[in-house]
Amino acid sequence: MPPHSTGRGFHRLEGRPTWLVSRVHARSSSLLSAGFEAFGDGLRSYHYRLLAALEERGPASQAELGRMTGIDRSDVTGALIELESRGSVKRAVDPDHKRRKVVTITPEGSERLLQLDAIVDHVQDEFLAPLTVAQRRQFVILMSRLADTRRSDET
Amino acid sequence: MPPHSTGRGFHRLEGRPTWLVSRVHARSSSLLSAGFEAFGDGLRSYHYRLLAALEERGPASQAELGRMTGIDRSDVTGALIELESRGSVKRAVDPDHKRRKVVTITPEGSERLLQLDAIVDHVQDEFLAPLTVAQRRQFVILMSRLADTRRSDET
DNA sequence: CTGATGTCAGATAAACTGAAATAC
DNA sequence: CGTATTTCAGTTCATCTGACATCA
Repeated sequence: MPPHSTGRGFHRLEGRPTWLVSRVHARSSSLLSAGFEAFGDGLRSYHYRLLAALEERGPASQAELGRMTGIDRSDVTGALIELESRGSVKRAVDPDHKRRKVVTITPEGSERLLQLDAIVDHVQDEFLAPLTVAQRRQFVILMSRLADTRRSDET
Repeated sequence: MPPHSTGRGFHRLEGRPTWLVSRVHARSSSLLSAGFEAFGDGLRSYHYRLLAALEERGPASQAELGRMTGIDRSDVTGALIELESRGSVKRAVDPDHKRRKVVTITPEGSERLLQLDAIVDHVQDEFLAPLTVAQRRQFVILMSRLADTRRSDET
């Protein structure tokens, strides 16, 4: 079996990384959306990601937030408007660059984030339940490596 | 730090399994759909999964195919109609249970599957490139464990 | 002018929901 | 009748595209 290729030593579906990724993602995101649905008060993963980025990295423009969270800038707008209407963030025109808006998390937003953190923590425990502690560490290492890869070489 | 919980010893986004899963899935499925787009002749992952299940497990009803592949019955129908119109599968009423249709892969379908296999293999190599061979094995083990878990305990 | 930004309107793929028709 | 299968119509969520006005 050539070492550079995946070969066909296993079933096309069960053993296939792409299939596995999509199955695992399905489980993860169904757990996650069930959690948000039940306790998220109408908020979903976009809102969580944005609040998390704001809390950890401080105020940022909407375009920056999009880059940090992997959310398209057109979608960032809508999610932030929703968050602003709940008082979780403030948006203000940057006095230095009037074309850009600086988004800040409010105390209410930080509190809401803690609530969402609890949801995500709980979901995560459920999600990782099949793995041992050592395996969970391995999992994070492997997935980080797979996630970080740049896709810059496509002409 | 409580051993049963994930705690908050890392960033909310980067180190989080659910976030990692969604990032990795995004990369995997964008590679995959780029591959299908370029060489898949209009077919996509649904078609691949169905053909793969048929080739490996033999003829099956549409409902069975749905269960094997994780595709909803209502979506199975459409994808099979597409495959039938290309001559990749045949659908015939089961003489024993007339309400059900038995789906069979045709020689043309097997050939098409090989072509799609090549796409998936190539995408997979690209996807797994950041990992060593040992890590790839670990990856499949961990992901299989996470994918297999039943979600039966939700009342 | 170029280029980054925020916004809107719409498209897409994957998955799911609900209901009907069929037939066991 | 109840249940499983196939089918259709429509919906949701996350993502992405294209266009446009603003303004450094």
